[in-house]
Amino acid sequence: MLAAERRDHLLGLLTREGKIVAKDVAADLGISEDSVRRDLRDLAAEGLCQRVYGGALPVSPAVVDYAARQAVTPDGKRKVAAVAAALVPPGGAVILDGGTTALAVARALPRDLACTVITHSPTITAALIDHPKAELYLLGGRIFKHSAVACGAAAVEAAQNVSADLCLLGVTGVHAEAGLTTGDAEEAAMKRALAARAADTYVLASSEKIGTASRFRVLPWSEVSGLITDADPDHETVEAVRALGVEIMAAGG
Amino acid sequence: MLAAERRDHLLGLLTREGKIVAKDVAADLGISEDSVRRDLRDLAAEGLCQRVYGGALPVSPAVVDYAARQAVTPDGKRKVAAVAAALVPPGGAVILDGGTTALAVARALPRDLACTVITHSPTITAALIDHPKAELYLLGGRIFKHSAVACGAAAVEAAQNVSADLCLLGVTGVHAEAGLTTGDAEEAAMKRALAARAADTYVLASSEKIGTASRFRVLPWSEVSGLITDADPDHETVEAVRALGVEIMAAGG
DNA sequence: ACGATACACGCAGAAACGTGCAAGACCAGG
DNA sequence: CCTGGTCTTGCACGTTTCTGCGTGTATCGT
Repeated sequence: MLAAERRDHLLGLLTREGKIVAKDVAADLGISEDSVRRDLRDLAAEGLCQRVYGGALPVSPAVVDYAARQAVTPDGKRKVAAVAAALVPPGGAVILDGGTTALAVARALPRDLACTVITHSPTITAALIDHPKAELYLLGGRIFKHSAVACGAAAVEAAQNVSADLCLLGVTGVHAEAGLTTGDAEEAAMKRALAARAADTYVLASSEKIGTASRFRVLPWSEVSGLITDADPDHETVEAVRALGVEIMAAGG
Repeated sequence: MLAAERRDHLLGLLTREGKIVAKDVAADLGISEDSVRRDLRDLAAEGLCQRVYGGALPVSPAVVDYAARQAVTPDGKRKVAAVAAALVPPGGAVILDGGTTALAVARALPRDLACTVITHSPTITAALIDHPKAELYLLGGRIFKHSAVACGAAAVEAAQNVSADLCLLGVTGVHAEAGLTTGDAEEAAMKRALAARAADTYVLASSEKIGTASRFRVLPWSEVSGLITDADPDHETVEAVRALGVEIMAAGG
């Protein structure tokens, strides 16, 4: 049995039965209680369960099913997403970019959070259809298949008609000198248009993006309020970006 | 065994069993674990699987049950969808409504068919992202959650900027006197706007819709070119509709 | 307060990992 | 048919990660 699989199993148990007894699970799976405890400790550290004496409980009854769903997204992205989701104020409006990290943010939005999500990603829209309180606004246009988002003139134009408190932007490269970059010019323009419609722009960058640059510039650092990353806060690039006046939000790297 | 073949095998395993254990696969195929790991690394780099210690997991649980979900598409809808998909001419543009039947149409589009699909449904867009040759155009707007499509003024306005050869419309009720109906006024207006932008409008109606009517009128029969249904061609309503000059396309009921 | 249970920590063996390297397969051009 | 180049594959190596056990500590129920 794979370690990751075991973690999923634990989250599954949590949603189905509402609790986990370390001893029982260890006996069921034929592994040591230590392993179960270790897993539970990790999950608790990520906010996916609440550790109690003898086992674990769901962190809150409402979040159980989304926790299970997001269990498969890579660790780094999930951590970044959790921090980003916490930035969305109740009743506020957030512009959410496309990409897997942004998708993780969508999944990390608390089920009891009433907010408006504006996005050009059909994938993210689909993921939030089930969200009980989120109001969704989809920016249409020609779909750029590589990243599964709406791009082009029509999409940029649609973006001009919205405003938000916050823009959460995913990028391909995060580099001190090059700024934020991505691999497609249309996409870069779209991201720029989105960022321009929000009071604050925060960048989602799991650690593998740090220190890399792609062909097309999205934004200079002056336009960015903060960087959310699970990379080491002492990383050269992170330090440099901080020196440029960008708030660094560490996601427990 | 060819490398590409091996990759397919891995992806197959992933969807069938939901996980891959590198060691087991290596033993099964009689190759080294290194090769398996290399393949998994490549697949992960392409976003086709998620690498975990000991093997790999599907990128998202949704991928696993995708096949299962598709299998549960009721027979009727699938037949209707197949007939509808065959109406899309190579190189042509089709406006695709939202709803489960339309989703089935999207899935039924041949992979080698180059066409433009215009839709206000993020779900359908997401389903067609993988389609190798389909050009996608998404109509944005406020998302009406009940049916997961963009509705409202912005969406209708966006629809004014497109034209297509064909509009495939899903409805809730198909009735000889009441015409085509659905349960929400905004949605009805949106469907009307879509139908107005296409040269021909065909209605997708699996048999359970025939003879029923909902609260809001979408279109009168005069605006409809054809009705695609798996219902009995001798059904009273079908006969009546045919008498109104609407082409009936039987989907092998 | 006390025994029982659960816990965290450290350790060591085992398993899985990435990388560099060399042998072989494959392909294209002469 | 040969030759040079590229790509793939398996192996060896050092490294990282996981797992189970022992130990001592904290927490629970009585």
